[in-house]
Amino acid sequence: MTSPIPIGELAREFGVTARTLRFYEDKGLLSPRREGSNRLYSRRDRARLKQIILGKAVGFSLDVIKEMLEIYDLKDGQAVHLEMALSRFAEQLVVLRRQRQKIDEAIGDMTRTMNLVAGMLRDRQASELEIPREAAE
Amino acid sequence: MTSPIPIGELAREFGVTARTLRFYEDKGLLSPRREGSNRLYSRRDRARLKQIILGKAVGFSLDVIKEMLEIYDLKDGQAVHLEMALSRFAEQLVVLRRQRQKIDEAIGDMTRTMNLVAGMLRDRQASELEIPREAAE
DNA sequence: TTGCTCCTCACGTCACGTGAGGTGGC
DNA sequence: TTGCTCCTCACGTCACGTGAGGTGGC
Repeated sequence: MTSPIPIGELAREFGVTARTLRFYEDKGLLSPRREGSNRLYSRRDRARLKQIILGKAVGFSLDVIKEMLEIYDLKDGQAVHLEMALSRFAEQLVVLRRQRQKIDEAIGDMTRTMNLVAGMLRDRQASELEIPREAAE
Repeated sequence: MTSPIPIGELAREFGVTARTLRFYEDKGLLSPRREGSNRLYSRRDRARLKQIILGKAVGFSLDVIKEMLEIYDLKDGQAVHLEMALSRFAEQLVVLRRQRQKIDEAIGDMTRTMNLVAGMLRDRQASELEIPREAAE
């Protein structure tokens, strides 16, 4: 129906830039039809893009996303492929948890530092109140 | 005392590569002494490196880390500087929380996908048990 | 001579951003 | 003619990685 859409539209729909879509094409992740020089993206292209974006969201590189898409394309009936994907996901899950851990540490560091600085500010204000200095430096 | 140390030692101590230290120097974040052509890092350099690494850990770019170090160097007595830093930290804290949120979503996506794939595998095995097919494709 | 650490270019990588200059159809 | 969307180079960015080729002192 409304299927083949131009690059700008697809970009808007997914919140990416046209450059990004062309870049993915360059990397072999997408291969839209051409109408003259203009690109037209089918439903299949959109499905792939969705996968790509999800893959990126969970921290895969474009290279491994490409591999996974290719496995998907092999009419992935084979259980071997599913198991491969599953173990890869498991690995990535570990990575994600580690990242989460680091972010938590960073948040901890940050709040500690902020308390420290806030304390310095308070001290300063206190001493300004106690010992009003001359204006000149 | 054991103060000025060569690049390899400092790198090992902080878990970075020598290239990284040279890169930071290039960017104006570090400026070790030279002994001939060799670099020697003082206690001050180490203190700075510690700040740099903490800054990176909480998600600042090298450019803003540099700014912050420079402010630090201005014998940062001024409350204005502290307040600037504080508001910058507050902003970054928001960024960190958002990142944390995204990671959590990613973990959610990942586990959902894994359950899905695991389910597919189970179905496959079940149907293999029920309807033993001929060996030939 | 071999082995280790250090050095300086300088190109490569990853995932795009950002112009520059040009085209096509309302 | 103006405005919009599309196109193709091609260099820039960020934070380094990775050789290539050479030096200095045990």
